Amino acid sequence: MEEVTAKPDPAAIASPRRSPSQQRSRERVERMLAAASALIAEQGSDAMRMGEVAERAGVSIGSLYQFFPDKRAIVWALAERYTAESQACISAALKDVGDAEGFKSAFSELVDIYYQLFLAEPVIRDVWSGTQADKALRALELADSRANAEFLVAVLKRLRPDADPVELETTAFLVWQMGEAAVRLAISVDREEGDGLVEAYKRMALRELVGA
Amino acid sequence: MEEVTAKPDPAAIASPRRSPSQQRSRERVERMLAAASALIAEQGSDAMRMGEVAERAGVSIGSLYQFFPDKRAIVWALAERYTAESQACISAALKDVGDAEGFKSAFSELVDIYYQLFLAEPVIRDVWSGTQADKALRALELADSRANAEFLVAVLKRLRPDADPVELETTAFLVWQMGEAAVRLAISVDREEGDGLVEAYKRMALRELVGA
DNA sequence: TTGCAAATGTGAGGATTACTCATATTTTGC
DNA sequence: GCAAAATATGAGTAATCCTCACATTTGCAA
Repeated sequence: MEEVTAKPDPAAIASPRRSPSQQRSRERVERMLAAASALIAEQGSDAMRMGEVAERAGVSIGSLYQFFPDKRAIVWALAERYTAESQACISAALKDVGDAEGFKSAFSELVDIYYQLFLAEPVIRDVWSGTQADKALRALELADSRANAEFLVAVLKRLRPDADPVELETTAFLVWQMGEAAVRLAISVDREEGDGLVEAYKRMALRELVGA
Repeated sequence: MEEVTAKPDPAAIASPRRSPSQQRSRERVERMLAAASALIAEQGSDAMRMGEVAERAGVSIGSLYQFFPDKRAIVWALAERYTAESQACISAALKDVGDAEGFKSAFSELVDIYYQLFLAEPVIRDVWSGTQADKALRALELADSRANAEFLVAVLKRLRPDADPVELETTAFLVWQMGEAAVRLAISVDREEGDGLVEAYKRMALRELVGA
C-alpha cells in the first residue's frame, strides 16, 4: 500500500507502521509508549510482553501493531525521544561557553548528568542496551553521537581556531562515544569505582579536547 | 541432582548444564559449538535456531540441551573461548616489552589486531554484540577487560615505577574498555573513517598510559 | 444532515520456536 | 558380565510475536 513516497522522515519508516493522524490515536500511541516504558522499568524490555503493553495501555493488541511494526519499534521510539531530549540539553549547556575553563566545567557537568541519568533511569539503560545487536538502534545511536559531537566541534572551533577542523571532528566523535562507553562501564561496577572511572574519563577527554 | 558442589568454575555453572565427561560427548559438544559458530557466521546468533544447530552438528535437539541450558549459553561458550585465546595473545605481546617505545609499538599492534579481528570475523562481532543486554556475557566481558588491564598494569609498573598503582589500575581498565568501544565504533562506519578513529584512539591511549 | 471513504479498533488464531521429559541406548567401573 | 551412571532421542508443551478479516469511528463534502 503505502510506499516510501509519503514521508522522507526516517523515523516514520523505522518506527510507526502508520502515523497517527487523528488526535484520538495520537493519545493512544502516547499511552502505548507510557505503558511500554513502565513495563521496561519493571522487568526490562526483554521480558516486556506485547500483550501486556496493550492491556496496560487499554488498547487491543491489534491497535498496538497498527502503529508499531514490531516489538523493537517500540523500544526504538522511546530511544528516539531520549535522543531528542538529550540533544536539546547538550546544545543548551555548550551554547554559551566562552573560554577553556567554561568548557571544562560545562563538559564535566554534562558527563555527570549523563552518568546520573544512567544510574537513576532503568528505562534508559535498557533502551540503549540493545545498541550493539539492533541495527536500527545502532544507527540511531550513531546519528545521536554525531550530532552531539557537532555541538562539541562548534564550541572547540571557537576556543581553538587554529586547530585542524577534520581532526577536531574525529576527536570529538571518538571522545563522545568513549564517554558513553565510560558511563556504561561505570554503572556496571560498584559505585565507588564507577565514580573514579568517570573522573578519569573526564580528565582524559578534556586533555584531548582542550589540552593539558 | 547436581548441586554446585562439584565445580567452583563459573563457566561450568553458566555454560554447560552437564559437563561432558566421556570422550564421545566431548566430541559432540565440539560439533555443536562448531555448528553454532557456522550458523552465526551465516545469519547471526539471533536468527540461529536451536534445531538447526542440532541438525548441523548431527545430534538431536535433546543432546544439545543436555550440555547447554539455553541458547545464550552457546553464545557464551563461544565468547569464553575467544577471551581465553585473546588473553594468551595479549599476555604474550606485552610480556617482553622493555621500554616506552617498545610498549607503544606493542600496544599499537595489539589494537590493530583487535580491529582486524572485528573487521574480519562476523562471529566475534556477533558474539560480543549481546554484551549490554546479557548479564552473563557482560560479566564475562568485564572479567576479560580486567584481566587484560592487568597485563597493561604489569608492564606499566615496570616502565613507570613511580606512578600511583591504584591510578594505574583505573586508567588501564578504562583505556582498555575504550579500546573496545573504539573498535566497535570503527567497524560501524566506513573503512576510512574507522581507520582514523582507531589511530586517534591509539594516540589518546598512549598519551594517557605513557605520557605525551 | 447525510453518506461515504479513510482512519482506526478488535481479538481469536496462525506460525514459530525455545525448551522438557519419559524413555532408549551406550559407556564405565568393578 | 552386570549394575549404575552417562548419554542420546525427538515428539510434545508452552509461550509469544504478529496477522487478518471484520467492526467501528472520524473527517468532510454534498
